[in-house]
Amino acid sequence: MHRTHTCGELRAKNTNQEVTLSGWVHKIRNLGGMTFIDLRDRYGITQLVFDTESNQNLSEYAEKIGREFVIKVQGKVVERSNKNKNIPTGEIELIISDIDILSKSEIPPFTIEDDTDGGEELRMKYRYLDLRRNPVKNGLVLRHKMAQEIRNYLSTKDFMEIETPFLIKSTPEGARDFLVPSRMKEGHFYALPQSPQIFKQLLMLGGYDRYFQLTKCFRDEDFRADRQPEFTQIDCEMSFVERDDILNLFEGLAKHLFQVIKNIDYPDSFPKMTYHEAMETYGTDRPDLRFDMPVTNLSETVKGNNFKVFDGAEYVGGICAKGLAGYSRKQTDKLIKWVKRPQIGAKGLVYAKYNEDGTFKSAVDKFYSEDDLKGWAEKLDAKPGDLMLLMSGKKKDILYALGELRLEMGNRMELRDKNTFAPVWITDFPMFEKDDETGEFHAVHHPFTSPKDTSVDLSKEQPEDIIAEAYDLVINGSEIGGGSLRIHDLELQKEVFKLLGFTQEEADKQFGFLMNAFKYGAPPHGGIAFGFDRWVALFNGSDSIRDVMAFPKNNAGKDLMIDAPSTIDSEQLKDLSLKIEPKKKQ
RNA sequence: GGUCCGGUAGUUCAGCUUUGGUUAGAAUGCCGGCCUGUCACGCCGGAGGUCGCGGGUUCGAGUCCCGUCCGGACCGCCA
Repeated sequence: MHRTHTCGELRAKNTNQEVTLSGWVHKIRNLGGMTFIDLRDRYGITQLVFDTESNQNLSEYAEKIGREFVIKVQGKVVERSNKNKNIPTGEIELIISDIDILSKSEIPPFTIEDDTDGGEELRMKYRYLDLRRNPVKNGLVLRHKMAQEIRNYLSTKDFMEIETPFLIKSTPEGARDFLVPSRMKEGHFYALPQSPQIFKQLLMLGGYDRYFQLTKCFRDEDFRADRQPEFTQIDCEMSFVERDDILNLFEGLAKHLFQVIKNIDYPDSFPKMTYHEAMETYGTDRPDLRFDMPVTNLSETVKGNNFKVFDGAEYVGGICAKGLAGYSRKQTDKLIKWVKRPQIGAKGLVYAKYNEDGTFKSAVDKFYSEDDLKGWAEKLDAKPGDLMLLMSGKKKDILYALGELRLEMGNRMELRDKNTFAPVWITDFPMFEKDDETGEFHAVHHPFTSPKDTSVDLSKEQPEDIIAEAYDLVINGSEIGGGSLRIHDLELQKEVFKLLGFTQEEADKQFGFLMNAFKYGAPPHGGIAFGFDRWVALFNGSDSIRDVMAFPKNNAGKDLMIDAPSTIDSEQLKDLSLKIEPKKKQ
């Protein structure tokens, strides 16, 4: 007989029923005269009881069972004398009358517990064991629920889910492509999509005015905790819309997910902030708005006191850490060391304490009077008891460093609660960014992004001054999604390619099909793509998107379980007309 | 391409500049024994180590130095 119930199902109302359960042996507690076994499956844990005296044979058989054996048991549901309030099935247990070992198990290399003793590497290598643990399972359950809600929500808004190809053409812009050699055509390659960008635009040309897709994207770049070589995107595109139509609709999606997944209501619109404002105020284009602590420009305030570090700097900025005037010398020294790390790269940090009694104490008392420091405090909105932190140097570098310091202080002051969510739309990104080394321009978003002012004469403007109709959704300092209105005018698209350094021939070769399509009636369109893994990780309270992927890769792009990537044999290489020539080491 | 951190029982870690020195510890897991109400069961006993690998310094290296491999975090990169 097959199982009649799952391991998470039985309650007091099932008392006296004869049932059959199947699952994994989670834990064995042998008390001598009796043995308890926790039987586990995807749905929960049910306690089994063996009475040694009343059933000798069965108990001897049960002795052979070890952790993670797969067994099938029959027995009667009884109410427990000692109930366990910590688990849903804790009111009952199963008195076993028959047992079957379906599959044995070796001792697993780590414990299958919520709080496992296994390290990251080991759990990746034995991911199929890790998947049995609640934290991983819960992440995947959440992922499934969110995917379902996204599909439901967008479907009710007339979006169609349409698949686009994985074997496409390599393009020079953007991230490095993963390449797939073609066997049929020697020396030719497919590329895996970094995003379905061009296809979704062509779907708009095809008249499917509301499209979405939960799809894998591939980027051959180095990885991070929140970046994998393959990841899932919620890719969306709409026709006959303006920017705010898109923002409103997808704000609706975000609110729907907040509502059904996290049980949070957002009655107000999400705040909007321009890219410029975000950079000036938070030192980043993805500010964490769970706490305030803005970066303030103090260049005018602090100069002219013969303090060379400030006087000679392009920019001086500061933040105010509320209530931290009591920081010890040791603590401020630690902060200075922190900003000097190569990741931040600051030369130093000037602190000024606004003491509770209204006096000031700073690292630069030699140069600044109490009145001067009071002026700083006014600018920074510091009150007695607060700690002011200042840095100086090149504006770009200092804004970045202060932005990082702000996050670090937020961590130290425990202002970044995982159950609080602060969404914000960042808008008005620049179209182009200059490469410091080559002096060439590249698209900040992508080359199909429309300028905010579509009548702009690109040849007459400073490229870095042109604003794009591009936007990001940022939640808690994490870039959850980004999109733009697209160019749907052939001439404008040609201009942009030209500005990006494409010759006419190159543009035709790479994107000719798109520009050709624009000749046949292109609707105005735009869209957005969300990092699905990141969004799930955010809602799951995870720092890493690996926690919400069933089979993730490590930070070298390696799958530790299947040991990929791997070499291939010479026959395969021959088929593909490929030859491996090892890189020469310098 | 670069920076930083780590690699020591099955596992997670301590030990490493508090002195380089006889037999490398803990917890947990595992094995055996006892135990009839456990649910982190308890008690008693036991097994378990090429200190990632290679080289160097030294009378002597887990410990110091160099190289290398592996893992993690980050910078560059990620239209």
